[in-house]
Amino acid sequence: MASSDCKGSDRIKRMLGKYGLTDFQKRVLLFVCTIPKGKTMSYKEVAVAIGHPNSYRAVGTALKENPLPILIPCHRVIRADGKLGEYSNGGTDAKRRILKEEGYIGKPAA
DNA sequence: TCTGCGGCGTGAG
DNA sequence: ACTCACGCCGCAG
Repeated sequence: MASSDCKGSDRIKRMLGKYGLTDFQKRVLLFVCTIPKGKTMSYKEVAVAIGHPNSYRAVGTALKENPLPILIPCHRVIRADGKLGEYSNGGTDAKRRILKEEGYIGKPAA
């Protein structure tokens, strides 16, 4: 079951609606919430997945405004270059550390 | 190979 | 109502 990663994405939906977020935000956060452990996706990939292939920039902004950093693994979202990018919940070092813990080996820092 | 710029969506000034 | 900045990406020079 895919819900193993995010114990009840439906619950997330409810919370997002309560936070008064926009559809764009909800789609991004919800999609990121469904990313399996040990896997990473680029902002571009997420943008395309939600139907906004050119709004990768807005995707980053959406994750930045992430109201549920615990339920939503925004750290699994990295740049298209393979770099980690920024992380408002601890910094790039924390992001890389978490990914490493999940089994993802970040590319050699450039 | 590296640098600079435009563009998407949202929040704040 | 308008402008600017941001956890980015792709392209042109």
